[in-house]
Amino acid sequence: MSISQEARPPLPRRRRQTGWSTAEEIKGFIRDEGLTPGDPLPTEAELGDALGVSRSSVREAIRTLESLDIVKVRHGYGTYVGGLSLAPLVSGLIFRGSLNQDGSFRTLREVLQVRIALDLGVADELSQVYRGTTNDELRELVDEMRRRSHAGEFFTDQDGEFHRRLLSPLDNTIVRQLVGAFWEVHTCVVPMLAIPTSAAIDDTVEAHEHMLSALEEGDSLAYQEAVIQHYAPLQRSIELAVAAARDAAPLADPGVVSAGERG
Amino acid sequence: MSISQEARPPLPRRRRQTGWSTAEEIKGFIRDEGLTPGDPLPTEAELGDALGVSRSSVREAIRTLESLDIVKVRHGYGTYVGGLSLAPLVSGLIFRGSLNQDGSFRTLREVLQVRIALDLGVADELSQVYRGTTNDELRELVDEMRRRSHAGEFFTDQDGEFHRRLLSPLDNTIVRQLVGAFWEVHTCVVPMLAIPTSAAIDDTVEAHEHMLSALEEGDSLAYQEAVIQHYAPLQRSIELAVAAARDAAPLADPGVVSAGERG
DNA sequence: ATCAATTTGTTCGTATGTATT
DNA sequence: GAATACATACGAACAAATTGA
Repeated sequence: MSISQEARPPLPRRRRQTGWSTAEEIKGFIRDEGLTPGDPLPTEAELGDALGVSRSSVREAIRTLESLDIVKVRHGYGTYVGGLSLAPLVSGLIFRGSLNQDGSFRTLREVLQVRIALDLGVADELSQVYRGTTNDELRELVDEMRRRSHAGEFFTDQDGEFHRRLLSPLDNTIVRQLVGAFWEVHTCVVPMLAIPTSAAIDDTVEAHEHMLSALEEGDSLAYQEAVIQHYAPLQRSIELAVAAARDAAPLADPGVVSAGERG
Repeated sequence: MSISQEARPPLPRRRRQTGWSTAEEIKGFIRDEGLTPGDPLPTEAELGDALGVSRSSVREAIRTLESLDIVKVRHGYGTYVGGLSLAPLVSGLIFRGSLNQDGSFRTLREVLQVRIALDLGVADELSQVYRGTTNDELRELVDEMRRRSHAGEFFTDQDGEFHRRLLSPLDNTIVRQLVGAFWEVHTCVVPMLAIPTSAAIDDTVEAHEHMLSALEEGDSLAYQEAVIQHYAPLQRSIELAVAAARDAAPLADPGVVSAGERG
């Protein structure tokens, strides 16, 4: 496999401004060849030859693109075009939430607000799509959540699957991925919260039922109310946790330490 | 500068599963040391010694973290904790939009829907904050936009500054950064659209005025209407462009080609 | 303004682990 | 199991950029 049909001239080894542009050139290659997720890329060595840079540089560029989910590397086999997902957003936000203790609460609160805004923002479109339909699979998920809730078990998987399926009719890929990304950040950070009461859990489960029913009736407003209701228990938990953290350590600000300089 | 006071034992050079974990260890270092954006990191060589990996591996890890805006590298000087921004989201979405022609329209349409949802989602909070205030700087920005609009000039900078300042009172960092990120993607992709009519431009400018006035009156609903009005001209342009693209190339779907195999 | 020191950027060669055939 | 193709990792050397004396 070669990068272009006629082997390019050896490329005068421009030793200038390589690093940044190598990743950019690989992106350009993907764009120019019209590759789509899953398509194979040339090997690192071929890429290096074609671009006129060493394998090390190619590797660093590939690392960059890999963390952006623009390429995907299969160890010992090859490199492929990645899924172009919002994975980098997730890892970045999770890292930010893990930076300091009250940062978790802050991140959680902010993520929650975004989730609510997005869920409300697609209310009209969703209620149009679902109007007059019946959705056994979604309702089964709610039933399973209800069952597990009564049995005192977790139902994270069912919750994620419910939200994913609920938005699946949307032809807005970014909204779907964004909601999924924030759901993921959410579930990664939420365990630091106090255990919710069983009443709060029940409310959450029933809110799912209400969301689904409202959509099947094509009632956008009722759906929006159900969304608010769905997030209400979590919102209360967060407010409690924030208040508790404030009470426990009111003077916990260490100030700025050694910022910005270097010897 | 050393990673920890007492130099760690040489670390048995585990030659296994390095790559991925090196970036993770550097993140852990940042977290454990309580570093904040702008703080200096040890040099690549020191990092390699402390982590027991080669400098090449450290560099690849740093490239990963750099693309996530977790670290920032200054050539010839040092490595620092990055801004933890949503820059990777921006570059990823722009690349996605650049992949194919109608992908631009699709991306633009989806980004627009997210922007609307987010702007509407913070209506209540914003109108509470702005209620009863006067904001000369924001109004001056609108005036400048109006002036440039009449002079037939662009006012991208003023538009971005207006939205940035408008949301600045929000204590939700993620929403602010998210809105900023999508504004950026938006302005990068929008030039592929047809030139809007001067009437549409005027409408957009006046919508800014309405948004500001509604907030100063604390009228969340009026603000939401102004937001809709603000995006309406763009939404029409996009629908036109999508329709035009459909008419021009109704059979432009090449289907799935060579997805996933290699050989 | 020049020079030296420090640090990142780039390259090459080589050895090793891993997945596919 | 063997062969092949490929990614992973290391280390040393040199280039380029930045800072400060």
